Amino acid sequence: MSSKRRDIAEAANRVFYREGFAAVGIDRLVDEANVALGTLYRHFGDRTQVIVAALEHRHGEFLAYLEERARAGEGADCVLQLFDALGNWSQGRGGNGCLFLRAAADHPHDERIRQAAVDHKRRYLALVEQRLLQGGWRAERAEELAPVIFLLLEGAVAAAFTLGDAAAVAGARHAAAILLAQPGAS
Amino acid sequence: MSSKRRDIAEAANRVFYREGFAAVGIDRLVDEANVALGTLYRHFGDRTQVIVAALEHRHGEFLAYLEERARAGEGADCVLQLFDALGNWSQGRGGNGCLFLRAAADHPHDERIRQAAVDHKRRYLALVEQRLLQGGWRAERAEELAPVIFLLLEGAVAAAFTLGDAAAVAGARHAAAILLAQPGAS
DNA sequence: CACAAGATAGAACGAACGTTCTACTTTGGG
DNA sequence: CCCAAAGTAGAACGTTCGTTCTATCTTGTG
Repeated sequence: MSSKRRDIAEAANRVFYREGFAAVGIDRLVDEANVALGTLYRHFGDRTQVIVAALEHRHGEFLAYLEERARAGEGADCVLQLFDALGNWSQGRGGNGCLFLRAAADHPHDERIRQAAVDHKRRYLALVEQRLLQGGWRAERAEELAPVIFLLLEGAVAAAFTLGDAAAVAGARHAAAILLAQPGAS
Repeated sequence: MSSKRRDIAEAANRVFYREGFAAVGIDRLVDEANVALGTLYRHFGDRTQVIVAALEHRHGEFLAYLEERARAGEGADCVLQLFDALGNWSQGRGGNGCLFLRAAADHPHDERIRQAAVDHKRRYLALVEQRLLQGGWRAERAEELAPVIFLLLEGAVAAAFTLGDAAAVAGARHAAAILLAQPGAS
């Protein structure tokens, strides 16, 4: 019955995202996960490992969401659906920015956390590139375009967070549509 | 002789940026600013006010840098020089992302910090819009374009931080050039 | 049933940290 | 020169927090 581990990771993901890493202590996680303190320390050696587990939980959640919602489509639609999916994801979730960015920013010296964040971003970028390939772009061109699309997705989340600008994702999507329509496309 | 206040704000900006808010305590700031603990508490009521002062210090520093480096130019150059300036700024500074974003992410409940971050971003966005006007864009069009350019700037910083991608700013600049060359420009 | 492994509640501890306080020294303007 | 304001060094306090430990209870399996 290792559902406890999942309970803790899920609660950590949820509470850390809502309230930030600094503001949430171990006992708070224990309460939120309906778990005993000893149980948490049985599954995770220390606080950092709980944070990493929260990030891994979110990683799975987020990429599964994107892959499910942005599946079909042809040409540029393959890519633009990522923006729609991101918009839906952010909506209803408070729009508190990117948890991976926040975790890395909060613990600049912690190698485990930084690694989890970098791994996530790499796979996120790989997903973008995959969609470009699926949309018919040449491999060489997809490799060029993916970082720029990625950058628009990241910028949209950041702008939505700091400025509370809910239209940021739409703006990013529009910009992406223009860039994808450039000559040298397919 | 209120240079002490400035010393503290400068040291806080520098150390917070390099090591993160959670990892830097009051005594560390006192050491780094070459100031006594009592002096810090004479100038700032509590830790939060030191953080706000660090953000205000950075705000002045950063916007002055951008305004100085991206002054001349015509048309799209007015705007693209912001990307060059941002690239130079990030370079040599460790590329640890946006301090305002990090501060807001770290203290989601602290109204003073969030306000300082929002104020900064608004004035940053206003600078972008001003450069578009200077570059010859119609007011209406500038208001449309500014958030997208802003989003590219923000995304570049975020991508450079999480992925360590030093080419992110160049990619963002290139994307901006394409967007600015779209019909309906001036 | 029995037993081992996991879960629980909560006490306990040690370290870190923000903040206050005290006593002493420096400094600059009237 | 004098004095008030600012700075210094460092002790001290109270709190918070991560982590460990103990004792008791559940639970699934042979």
